Amino acid sequence: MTLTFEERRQMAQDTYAAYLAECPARQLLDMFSTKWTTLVLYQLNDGPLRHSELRRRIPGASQKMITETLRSLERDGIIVREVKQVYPAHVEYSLSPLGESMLPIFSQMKIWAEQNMAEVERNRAAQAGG
Amino acid sequence: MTLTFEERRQMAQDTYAAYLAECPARQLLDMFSTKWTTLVLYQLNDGPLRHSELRRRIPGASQKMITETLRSLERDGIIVREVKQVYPAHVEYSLSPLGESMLPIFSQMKIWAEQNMAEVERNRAAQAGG
DNA sequence: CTGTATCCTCTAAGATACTG
DNA sequence: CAGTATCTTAGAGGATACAG
Repeated sequence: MTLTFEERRQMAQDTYAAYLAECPARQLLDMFSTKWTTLVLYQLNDGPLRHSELRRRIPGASQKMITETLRSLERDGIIVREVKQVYPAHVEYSLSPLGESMLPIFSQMKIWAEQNMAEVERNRAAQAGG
Repeated sequence: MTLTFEERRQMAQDTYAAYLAECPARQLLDMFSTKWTTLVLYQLNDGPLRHSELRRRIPGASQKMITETLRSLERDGIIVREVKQVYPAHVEYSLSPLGESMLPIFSQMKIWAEQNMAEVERNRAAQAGG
């Protein structure tokens, strides 16, 4: 039987999607690409923080997103959730060793961004102007 | 006048959104977070490529997304678009120096991913199992 | 305080058709 | 070959109310 170009392309897509799903770098990108992951990790870099403190430090995030981000990072073993049995009881989140091993990636991205995003901005502006 | 907590939080969100919009690292993350940016850059790392060649190498991407990604990267000055005036005429895309300066970030992410994503996977699986 | 649950919106991305 | 235009869809994220 004959397949149309689009049918063949669809098959390629499916195969490729499966391949992508297994690509470690792609998975890492997916972790980063959720809006609040990096901000939460960045805050936890300073030390353990409570849910409420995270909300205060990341006022742009809704409670839902804080919770979802924390759950996701916890599932991945990037952060550790610990219930402090003091009065009043509270919950603390901190980086796991695995989480700490990600920090150099952030610094490198930060450095590149600080050195080069201005040029990117200029390029964008230049396009807009003419 | 008195503001409710949510009103104050909304103001904080707006302020924070403005702050975030100016954060270079956040802008870089936004560039990476579109689905195809890194894949296109990764392909161009090997040398200049034509539109059709990019489609072949990234079969998961629709033509629209290839075009949009290329336009976006071109606007930012990350890649260069060049019309080759030979017969038959075609278009070539290549990394600019600015684009090449991003490559170390990719390698570092790739290395971390290859070394650690398996553990992340195990952590996820452990949660699912019990 | 630390969350869950629900509903809603908005946008990235896909499907499809068409053009120089 | 190298695109543009339009319609549709899936899912991330926000608003809000409620619960242990």
